[in-house]
Amino acid sequence: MPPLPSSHPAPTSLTIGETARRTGLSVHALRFYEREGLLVGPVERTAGGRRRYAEADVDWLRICVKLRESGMPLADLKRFAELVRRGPGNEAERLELLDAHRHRVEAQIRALEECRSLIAWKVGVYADHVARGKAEGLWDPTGPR
Amino acid sequence: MPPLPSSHPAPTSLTIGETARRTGLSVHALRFYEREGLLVGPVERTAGGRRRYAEADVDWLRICVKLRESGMPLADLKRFAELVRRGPGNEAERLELLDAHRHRVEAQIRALEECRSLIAWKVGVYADHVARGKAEGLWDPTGPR
DNA sequence: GGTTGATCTAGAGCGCGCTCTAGTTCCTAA
DNA sequence: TTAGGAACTAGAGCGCGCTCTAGATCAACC
Repeated sequence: MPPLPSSHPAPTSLTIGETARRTGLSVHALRFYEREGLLVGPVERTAGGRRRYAEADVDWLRICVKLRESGMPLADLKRFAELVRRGPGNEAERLELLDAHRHRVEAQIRALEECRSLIAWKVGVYADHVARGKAEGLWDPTGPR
Repeated sequence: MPPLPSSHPAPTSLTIGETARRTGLSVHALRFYEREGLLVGPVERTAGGRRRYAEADVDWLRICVKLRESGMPLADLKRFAELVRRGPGNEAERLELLDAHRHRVEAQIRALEECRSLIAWKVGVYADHVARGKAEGLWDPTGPR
């Protein structure tokens, strides 16, 4: 995937606050992810001990955010990070992990679409009743509630 | 054991275990939902104090399951149950609640589809590398990890 | 009557994914 | 030089949605 257009000209060294803003994660979450071993490499530090994130870290974090959004558990994200950290030679494993997740995402989409149909139908029923100003039938146990 | 479903000859009275089987919820969850006020009506009891669910309860619970699956929080489900319990006259409120949820579901579907694209792309990259038996480029920080 | 299994209540516990606190240190700007 | 904000660590806390436990009762069957 092409790198996302950045409004900033690649400073190559970001504070945790800037990284938070760019990834949408909180600074707390960033430190938490690091502690949990969810990052691929160790984060650089300044002489004073402050974290310095590289662009590559932001790229990885953005992928993490997407995977999390789609419901990948932190444990899987950690496994993936470990595989990447270990370097070449385990591409098949990474593939398997991602592909399994893709299947889960697709199942989730199908489930949501089904829910959407149910909701759309019920919304239609209510809209109808509201428009007609009458609600007869809404209490029929075999009908919509 | 009461007659099995399929050709619903109106059992009109299900144990909590049967209701669990029919809705996919656990018996624990069923009691929990009841305590939380997520049901529309009070559940009947036998002389001995056991719950007896009606078909209408199962219908409602199945709707609950769908709404939960699509991410509706229990608090909203409770609000909805309260509106239904109060009877006719608040259809507009019910409509609003459902419609808001529908919008959330649609946003969620769009987000998931975006994630799916990302994953599919990465799966493609890895499949390619695995197929070629080589992994050059995987460590380029500007490339896929 | 006795055994077995389903159900009952009240309430504690848990897994996940952060979020927040306390107390301290670092850095920048005036 | 000093004030203020941002960042640091370790660890506690939390919101959600169940899940499980303990100890008792109920119900069906041999």
